[in-house]
Formats: sequence, C-alpha cells, structure tokens
Amino acid sequence: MIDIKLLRNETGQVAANLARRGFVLDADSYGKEEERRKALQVRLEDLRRQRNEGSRAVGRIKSGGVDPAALASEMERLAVIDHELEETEGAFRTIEASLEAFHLTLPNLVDASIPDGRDASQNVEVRRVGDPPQLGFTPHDHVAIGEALCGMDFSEAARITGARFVVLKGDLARLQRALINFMMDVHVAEHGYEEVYVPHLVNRASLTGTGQLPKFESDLFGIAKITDWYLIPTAEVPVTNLARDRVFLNTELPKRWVAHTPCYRSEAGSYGKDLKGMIRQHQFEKVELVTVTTPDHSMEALETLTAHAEAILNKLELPYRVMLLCAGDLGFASAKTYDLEVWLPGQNQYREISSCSNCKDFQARRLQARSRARMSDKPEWVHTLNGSALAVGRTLVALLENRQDEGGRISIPEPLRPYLGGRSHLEPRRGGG
RNA sequence: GGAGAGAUGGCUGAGUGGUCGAAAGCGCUCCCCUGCUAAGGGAGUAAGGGUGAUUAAGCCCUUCGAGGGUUCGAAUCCCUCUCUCUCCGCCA
Repeated sequence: MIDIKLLRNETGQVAANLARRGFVLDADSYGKEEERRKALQVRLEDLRRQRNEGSRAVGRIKSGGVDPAALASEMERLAVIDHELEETEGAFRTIEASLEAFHLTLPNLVDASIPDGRDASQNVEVRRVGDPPQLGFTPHDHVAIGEALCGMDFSEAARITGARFVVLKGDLARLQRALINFMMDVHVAEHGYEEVYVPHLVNRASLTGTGQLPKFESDLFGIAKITDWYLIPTAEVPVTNLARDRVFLNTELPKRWVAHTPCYRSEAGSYGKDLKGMIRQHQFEKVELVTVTTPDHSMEALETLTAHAEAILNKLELPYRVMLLCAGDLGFASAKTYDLEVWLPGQNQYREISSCSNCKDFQARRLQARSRARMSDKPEWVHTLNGSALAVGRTLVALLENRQDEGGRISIPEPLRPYLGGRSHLEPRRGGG
C-alpha cells in the first residue's frame, strides 16, 4: 500500500508517478470521494463526542441520586444523537470500505531510478556475464535432452494431473534436488541467510500483505476445502509474512531469510506461452531470498540480494544478463526490480530465471511490519525485498541446454558435483523412462 | 474429532457495566545521587486517525484476538468466528 497521506495530499503527484506504470488514477474523482470521507468523518466524530459526553452525564446523574427530570431530558437528547450517529456511521463505513478496497488495488510508486517504458521490450540491460556456449552443433532443447536422459516425462504428468506438470526421474530428479541443496547451502554458508521452512498454504491476509490479493486472485490456486487458503505462488508470501505485525529493533535488521518451496501458479492468461517443456509449469521449485531492512539500506540491499542470486549463476557457469525493469514492466508491489535472464541455447534467447525486487515500504504497510532504533522511538515501516535465487526448474533447463555435448552428455559444473555423488557428467540412456 | 481453559500496551500480568486507554512489574528514555565493574531515587513511556498552519501545542475519535448484539454507556454481559494452551482420541 502506498502512503495514504501522500495520496490524499499530493494526489496529482501520485497519479503522475503511477502513470509511468501505465496505471490510470483519476485524481479528480478520487479527490471528491476523499472530501466526502473527510466531511463524514468529522461529523461522525463530533456525534460520537456528544454521545460520550451525554453518557458521562447520565452516569453522573445516576450516581448523584436520581433526579428523574434531568435524567429523562438527557436520555431524550441522547436518543436524537444516537439516531443521527447511526445514519452517519453507516454512510461513513460504506465510503471508508470503498476507499480501502481502492487503496489495495493501487500498485507501488515507481522509484526515481527506474527508466521509462511501456513493457518488457524497454527494459534496460545493465550487464552481461558469461558468453553463450559455442556448441558447434544445433543445440537440443531441454525437452529433447530430458527425454534422452530418460528422466523427464510430460505425458505421465498429464495423466496424473493435467497439462503444465512434469515428472522427473533418476538423474534429473536427483539433479533438481542437488540444485536445491546447492543453492540453499550457498545462501546459508556463504551469504549468511537464515534458512526457514514455511507453510505452502497461506491465508488471504498473508497474500494481501505481500500484494497478490485482492487484485491477482486468478493467478492463484485456491483450495476447495478451506476457501480462505491458497497454494503459495512463491515463497515470498510466507517468508515475507514472517515480518507481519512485528516491530523490529534496528539492530535485528537486516533479516535475511532463505527458503526452498514449491510454487503453484494458475498461469491464467498465458495459454499460448511456453506450452512445451519445463519453462512454465503450474508447479515448480524455487529458492527464494527475502530481506527486511531499514529504509536507508534497502537500495543497497537490493544490489546485495541481486548479487547473491547472480552468485549461483556464476558458480554454475551459466551465461546471463541483468535487466533493470522499466516502469511499465514493474510488478505490482515493486519499486525497483532487476530480472536475471539466463541464456537458453534451445531457445536461442535469454529467459528470466530470477527477479529481485525492492518493495520498499509497500508491503510493510500492508503487513504492519515496522522497526525502530530504540524502544522509545516511534516505529517506522521497514523495507522488504525478495528475489529468486534461483528458479530451480529453469536452472535445470539452463544446465541441460548450456552444458550439453553433441552426444547428449551433460557436464556438471564443479561446485554441483558433490551433490551428485561426485559425478562429472550425466549420460543419455537407452530405453524407456 | 471430543472435553476444558484462555486471547489485554514492546513483554509479563491485574482489571466482570460509568473519567479504564487500562493497576503493577519488566524493558526502554531523560534527570538526580553515588562512585567503579554494580546499586539507589525521580519523571516519562501504546498505536492509528481527525481537527489544527501539510510536519506545534491543544482538543477530539477509534482500538483490550475478529465480527455482530444488549445498553444512555462494554476490556467487562450475550452470540458467531479465529487462534493459543491442557487432557482424551486419531495420525505421518
């Protein structure tokens, strides 16, 4: 949620900022509704004050020996006030609820450092690391490689569930597990994150806190039995909610958490995209980094968090580029985002493998997550950041495609070998999976 | 799933219809005393919002798990829900 006071007082300025995202905020009609709210609130509070005074008067009359005439007239006066109070309260609640609902649909303000742009085509390449491999033959895509390794089966998954799922077996299932453990270990041992294990089902409040609800319900999988619960679309939701309703001491910050979870996304509205293979699935594994900082350190924390995600790509010797998202491509909760895009020879292009965002105080306001330097200080909103490090399924795809040889062997990068029993290669196999 | 107990400020914990936004303690802040690895004394210390001159004082409203209700008046009474704890059952 953006700062409501700022929205009220500088509606035009906020509207101009949000316009950079392509979000249209009608400043005039908002201003009018806000004026109505204010007038009603002032009236309401005055009525409540009158009622409180009257109630106290009744108390005084009763305790001081009953004077029936005074009591009757006071009660009569209060009945009139109560009547108007009830009406005003109803009107106020209606407008207040509608304003609150509206506030929850407003995306975060765009950071000043963000370039203009309408969509992904106008994102800015910040740097490029590593070169696409010179394979010297027509690269296979990960689907062909996976089938040759006899460990990637989409039709079985379709039978078990439906489209956009995969069954991994043998070397590939183990490779995925190796990647998860490798990433977790690097973040814990080398980057200093605290490993957390979190629920994979979350309630509406948590999803509202991080910004998926109320606006993006169609992207989520709900569950039939408990309608308040949803499968997590990312570990960002449960992990960032660790900060909910908390007041941190600045000395406790930054909090840096890492979690591995499966992620579930309905992929509504992406029917045509990436139908083949593991790139876009309803269920995928992800290792997620979350940082909670004081406001003065969050931009620096975004660079650090992004570097931590890049470290995984570097260790796995995967070529990638860093994109600074333009205003129009920024996610709902984010003020500034770097996407990491890995090179995929099978597609002959860079594809997103990580997204690192500074949400500044946007989620903190929804979450009531605050901090202060001393107990006697007034708490202020923390800043929250999150980033994939990395999307495991896509990392697996990238490894297969970048490290294949003409015979279909996959070379395992050095740091990953201990997680695969020391093996240096995966070999294609004959026969069925 | 069954039975019972509970949910109060950063924390612990009093408070069963009328200046209770809430005793006390801890913690924290400031001051004083003392003087050396500690202790004592005093004062202050919830949040959000409205009004005020958009950042003062003051005044006011709301909030004691959430939502309803009774009442002139609710932390206190009633109903529903959520969560926590204890015991039993079941279970990985």
